[in-house]
Amino acid sequence: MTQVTLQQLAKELNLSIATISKALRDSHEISVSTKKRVFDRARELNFTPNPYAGSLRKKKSRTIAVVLPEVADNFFTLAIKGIQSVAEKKAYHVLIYLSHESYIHEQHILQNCRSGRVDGVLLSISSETREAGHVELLQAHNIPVVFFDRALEGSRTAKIVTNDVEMGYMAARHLLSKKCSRLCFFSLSESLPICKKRELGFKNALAEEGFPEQAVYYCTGDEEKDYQLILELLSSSRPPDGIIACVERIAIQVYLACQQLQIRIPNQLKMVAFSTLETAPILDPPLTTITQPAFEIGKAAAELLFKGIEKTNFNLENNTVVLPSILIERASTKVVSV
Amino acid sequence: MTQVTLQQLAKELNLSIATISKALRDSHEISVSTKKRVFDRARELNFTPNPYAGSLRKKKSRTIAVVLPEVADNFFTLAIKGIQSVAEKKAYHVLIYLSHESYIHEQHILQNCRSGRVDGVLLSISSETREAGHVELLQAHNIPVVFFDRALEGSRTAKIVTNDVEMGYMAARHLLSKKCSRLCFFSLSESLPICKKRELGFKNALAEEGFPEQAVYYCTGDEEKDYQLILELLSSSRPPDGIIACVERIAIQVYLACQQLQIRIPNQLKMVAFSTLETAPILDPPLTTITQPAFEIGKAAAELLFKGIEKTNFNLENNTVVLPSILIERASTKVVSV
DNA sequence: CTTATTTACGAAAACGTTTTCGCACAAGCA
DNA sequence: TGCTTGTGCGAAAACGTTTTCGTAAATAAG
Repeated sequence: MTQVTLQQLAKELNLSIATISKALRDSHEISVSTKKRVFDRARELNFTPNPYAGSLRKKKSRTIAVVLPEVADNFFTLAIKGIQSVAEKKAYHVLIYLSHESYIHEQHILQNCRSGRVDGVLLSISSETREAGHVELLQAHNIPVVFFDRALEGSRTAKIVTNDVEMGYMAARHLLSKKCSRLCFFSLSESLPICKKRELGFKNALAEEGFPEQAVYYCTGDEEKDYQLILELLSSSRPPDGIIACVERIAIQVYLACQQLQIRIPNQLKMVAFSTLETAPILDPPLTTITQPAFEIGKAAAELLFKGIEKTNFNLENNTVVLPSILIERASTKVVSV
Repeated sequence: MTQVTLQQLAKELNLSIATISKALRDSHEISVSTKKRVFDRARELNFTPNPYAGSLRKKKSRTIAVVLPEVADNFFTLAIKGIQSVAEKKAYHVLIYLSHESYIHEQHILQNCRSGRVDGVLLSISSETREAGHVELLQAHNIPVVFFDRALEGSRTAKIVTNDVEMGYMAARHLLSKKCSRLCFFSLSESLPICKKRELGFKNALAEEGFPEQAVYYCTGDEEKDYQLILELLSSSRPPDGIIACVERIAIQVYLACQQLQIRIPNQLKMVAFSTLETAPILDPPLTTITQPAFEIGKAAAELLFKGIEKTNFNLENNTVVLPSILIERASTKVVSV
């Protein structure tokens, strides 16, 4: 059995292709009786219209692309879920692309998106991305782009982000309020806006309290090296007593390092992590987290993108939405009486 | 700026559309000099061929669909990563669809896949799925299907699975060797093959040792109800002293319930879970897991699917690959001296 | 009974490719 | 010179839709 087409239906029913097409779309031009004939036969033959033929003609693909640096990450999977929830309602299809934290990869992916394959793009940039050229080219092709979470600064389109500066500040103040005096911020990238912002909040809090030294460490992306870096720091002569992990992955590595070095949390070291880990409450010890509204960020981004796709006069620029994160205090930052 | 087409290139260069097309595909029919002219101009104009026009003509979409019940799950995200790793090499595009554990949803998704939108489908069935009608229809349309992890029994196509019966057996034996005497198996579904198999292994182990009672509980899918079910069981007069969690989600819920009920693991209750949780080693206590080769399963499934797509004479049937899981022993099943 | 209007349908162009075939011209061979 | 072979390109069909426009018959309006 091969694909059944309008042509075949037309031949079978002694009607023209145009009539079949219109009948299936329930056009008023076609009489009720013929519509019924067509519907019935189409159902019998399990007719499923070729989407690409339609896309070609209508210049609409009913497909969006989601471009993200990594999929094995709780934040991104929740965001995908949020995106899917609205794509399903709109009957859109979702292509997933991974940049693997590489700018080159990201460029190629966006380049491909310019072909008419997708009607819009949801983008969370790689940690290497510093320029907006590739997204501007996309926009020049009239393909709307919405950033989610990891947005590019100075790019003229919508962004759905969370209150990173504020939460970086809160994380630091939280640790300070728990009597930490040697804070350390573990970042992913020097350039990535979300990291920079969280770091900025961290620094602001320290500056307020007159702390001169601001220990910020940047991970390399290489899991093994990052782990070594953490081990070295924690076993140095003057280790931190409070750590902020900018992303989930780092939090897990710090926990593992503490396990290996037999450093007790929260006694010797307190920790708060930017993370949506669902296992945070059952870790040893339960981890204080800055939890982002991941699902909602994905959902809001998709909703905005569809507005941009459906209403041609809708201007995505200046549509920055900030969905607040929350600090959930758990045992990893508990004050322990000595 | 709008989409640039072969037509425009042809006009600019005073060549025919056919020549442009062939030149870009580096055909031997075209002279080296013209090819260069075409290449250069195409690059200048940032020509990106419309994929749907090509798909329509060639009846190939270079796109596959991945259909899975849930995305917020470590196993599935790792599997997606494995799938992507081979799709990227083959320059294929990946559409993601979620069935939300619903058979109806799954049916609609597969129905849509028959339209020519995709060249092949990777499927991990919903917990409600019991019949293969929808996948047979797909195959009848010459669209190859490969199951991964959650395969449908009696379906005539390739499956990439893990050794579920064996690991169910090992999980039970492991708990028995740790002096547990009241085992309990928490399953997701009575019909889902992977659950049935794990359960079978569990029962086999118990039968071997002459245990008459075989406590198996089925979760409803409703998180809240499941949690209540677990709470009731654990606070009953005769609670289990060893639990096997068939899926990751249940394991987390049991940990949370134990936290609430102040049940100490492994002292009062030991536990092993089928899971690829990367936080398993830092849970309280570290969780003994049956860890599936999630990435490899996704990768192998994709590789097999591409064989089915590319070689028309390749028969996917009877291509069942079993990638073994491993039991990683951690503190949640440690024997504690009283 | 003529003239407008409506109803129900078909012809054909269009979307942007790929591919088959044909053709003109040049080059090689006897 | 006549014949074959090869080279480089173009015309046109095809993929399966959607949509515009035209038109014949039926109905309504005058």
